[in-house]
Amino acid sequence: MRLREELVTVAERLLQENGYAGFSLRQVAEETGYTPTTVYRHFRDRDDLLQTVLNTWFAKFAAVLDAADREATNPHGRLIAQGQAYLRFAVQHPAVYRVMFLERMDIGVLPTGESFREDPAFGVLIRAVQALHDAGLTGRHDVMSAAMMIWTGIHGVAAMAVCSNMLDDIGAERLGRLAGENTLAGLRHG
Amino acid sequence: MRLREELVTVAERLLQENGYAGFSLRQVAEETGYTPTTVYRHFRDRDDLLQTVLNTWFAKFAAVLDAADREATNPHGRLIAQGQAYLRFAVQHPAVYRVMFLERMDIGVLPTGESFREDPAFGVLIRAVQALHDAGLTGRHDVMSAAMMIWTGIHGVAAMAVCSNMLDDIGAERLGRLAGENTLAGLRHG
DNA sequence: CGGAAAAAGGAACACTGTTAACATAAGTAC
DNA sequence: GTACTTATGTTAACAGTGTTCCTTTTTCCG
Repeated sequence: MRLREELVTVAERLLQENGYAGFSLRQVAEETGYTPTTVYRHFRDRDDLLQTVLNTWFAKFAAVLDAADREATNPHGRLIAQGQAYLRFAVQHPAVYRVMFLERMDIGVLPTGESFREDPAFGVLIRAVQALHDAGLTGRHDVMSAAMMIWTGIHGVAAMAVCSNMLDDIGAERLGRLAGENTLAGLRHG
Repeated sequence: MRLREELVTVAERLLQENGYAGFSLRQVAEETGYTPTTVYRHFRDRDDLLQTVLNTWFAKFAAVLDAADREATNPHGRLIAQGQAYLRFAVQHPAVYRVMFLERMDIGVLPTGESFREDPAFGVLIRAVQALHDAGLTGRHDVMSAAMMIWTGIHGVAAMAVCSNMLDDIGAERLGRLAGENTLAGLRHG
C-alpha cells in the first residue's frame, strides 16, 4: 500500500516533467528502485497507472473551479472566475491538462451521454450557467448549448496555450479574459 | 524519387488510420516492402517524414479556408463560412487535425512571433477579420485580439470534437455554428 | 518451525526509433 | 570497356517501450 502511493507520486512527477509521451512505466519502476513487473502487481497496465494519477487531478481541477465559483456573487462573475481558474490550471499544469483534455480524454472521469452533468467539474459550470439562464442572460440559448459554448471557448484558449507558444505575445490569461467576456456578451445579446 | 512519394503516401494513410501514436516509421517501411534504413535515405528521421506529410495537409487546409472565404460576400458571412470549413476539415480528418494543431503543433508551418501573419491559413482569417474591423463590427477590439478570439473559439470546438465523443449529442457542426455566431455577436456589441 | 501467501525479480517477446557497417546496382570519366 | 564514384539498399545491432510467464525470495501466521 505504501509502494502504490510511491509509484503514483513518481508517475505524477514524470508525467509533469516529460509529458504523456515520456510517461514510461519502466521509468517509474526504475526511479522507485523496483522492476517493471512489480508495478504490475499494483496496476493492471500503463493506462491504469495513468488513470490513477489523473483521478487525483480531476478532483483538484473540480475543487479549483468550485473555489473560484464561490468567490463570485453574480452569475456573470461566477463564470468569469471559473474561466480564469480553468485557464490558470491549464497554464500551471500544461502536461496534466494536455493528457486530461486532449491526449487521453477517453480516460477522464467525464462520462458519455447524458450522465456527464453529474461530473464534479462540469456540474460547477452547469450550475453557474443555469443561474445565468435564470437571470435572462443567455438569450435564446438553452443551458446546455450555452454551457458547451462557454466550455469549448475557454478550452480553445487553454489548448492553444498548452500546445504552442502562440499565445505568448497576446497572453493566454488576457485572451482568456477577453474570450470569456466576449462569449458572455454574445449570449447576453443573442 | 518515386519511392519518396510512395513512402509519403503510405505514411499519410497510416497516420489517418492509426493516429499519431500509431504512426510508425517501421510500419511505413514494411508496408512499402523496404527496410527501415531505406526510409532514412529519404527522410532525416520520423519527424521529418511526418512533417513532409503534414506540409501537404497544411496546404490543403489553407485552400479549404480560402475557398470557403471566397464563397461569402460580407465579412460576417466570410468568417462564418471559414468556421464551418475549419470544423468540417477537423471532423473529416480528425487524426490529421490532432497532430497538426494539438499533438505536434511545433511541427506546423505556423511560425512563431510576429511573422505568423503570413501563414497562408492564418492570413485568410486575418484578412476577413480586418474586413470585419473596417466594417466597425469588432467593437473595442483590435484585429489581432479579435482574430485570436475567433480562432481559439472554433479551435475549442474542433479540439473537443476530435478528442472525444462529447459533442456527438449536441452536434459538432451545430455547436460550431452557434459558437461562431455568438463570438461575432459578442464582438459586435463589445 | 514450517507451510501458505504475498511480494519481487529474471528473462523473454514484440514492438519502437536510430545508427554503423557493408553490399550492390547505376552511372560516369577516361 | 574498365575503373571509380555515387546512389540505393540490406543486415545487424543498440537502446528504449509495454507486457507476460515463470521463478525466487520474503513475509506472515497457524
